[in-house]
Amino acid sequence: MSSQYTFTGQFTFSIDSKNRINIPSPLRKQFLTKDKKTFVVTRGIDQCAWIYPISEWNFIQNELKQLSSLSKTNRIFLRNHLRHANILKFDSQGRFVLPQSLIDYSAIKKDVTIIGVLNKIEIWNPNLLRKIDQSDEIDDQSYEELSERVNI
Amino acid sequence: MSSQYTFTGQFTFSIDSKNRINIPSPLRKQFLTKDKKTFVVTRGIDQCAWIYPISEWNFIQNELKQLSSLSKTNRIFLRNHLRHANILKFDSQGRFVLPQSLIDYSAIKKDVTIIGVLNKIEIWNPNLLRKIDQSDEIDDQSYEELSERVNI
DNA sequence: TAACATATGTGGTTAATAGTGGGTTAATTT
DNA sequence: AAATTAACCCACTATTAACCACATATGTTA
Repeated sequence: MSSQYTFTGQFTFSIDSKNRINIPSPLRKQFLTKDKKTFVVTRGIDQCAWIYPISEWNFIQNELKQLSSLSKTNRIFLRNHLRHANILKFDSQGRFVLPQSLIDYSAIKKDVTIIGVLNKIEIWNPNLLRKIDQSDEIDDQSYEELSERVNI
Repeated sequence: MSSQYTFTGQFTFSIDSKNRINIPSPLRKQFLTKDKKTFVVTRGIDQCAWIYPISEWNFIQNELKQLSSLSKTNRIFLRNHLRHANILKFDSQGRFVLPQSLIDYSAIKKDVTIIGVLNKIEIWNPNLLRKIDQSDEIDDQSYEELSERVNI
């Protein structure tokens, strides 16, 4: 079964003195009641934090459960993916505290840019995102490859 | 039936003068009442200690019974896995004493890093984990193979 | 268009919890 | 019997999470 979430849009908020970040209301409203305001924050593959609603994360986790720890590659992969994953809830005001390790990893200072990317939400240092934006142009070859798999 | 546990996250605590280690509360809270705070600590395949809730361990034991002792690899694996397994409970403060043999095996001094890896919890010497972290990069070939099995 | 009501982003305070340290008694072991 | 280990209890401190408050923005109704 594919994702039930379709996050989109971009927002720039600030992180407060207690490391709390507000989830933009348009994104927060999408949260299904079954998920009970619960989600997972973890390291993104790029230098940002990823947020998955808990049901989305459970889907990923079930895939990971298939991997045997007898394989060294599997062990490394599992460890590095799971240890940065924090299960959190947002508070009555719609905020959550971003763990220090993820603040460090994504080099977040005062402002954060929050963007919706289908089944996940990304948290960025605005400056980093801008830099990536300029350098990470997708070349034509890659677009060709993509076109064989995705029809937009 | 697959695992009922989904441990995640990373925590750095200290081991006290009585060799007690605190199980981080987010992980401890996951323990099912049927397991009655009981778990098994044993040698990890890497240089760390592994903790399985008792019901998980029973499940694993059944898997191990499938392995024939005619194979030398199997014999060695079974021996090393079973002889270092200690059945323990955590106390009313949520701590347990790590057996000396495992402290030695994982080269634990003052601080320990505790990480959740789905159905088990790993106890590391922080320095060793950091070293492993850097040296055990997964090569592209392995990632390719993984991608055929896991879809994240 | 003005007045009102609602929602949203942000800030601070208090109460509960978590991690850590140590001590006392009971149970084993030597 | 002495010594070591394990279970249990109490206590301190720092961090965290629940709570309350408010101002700005947004939307609605008269």
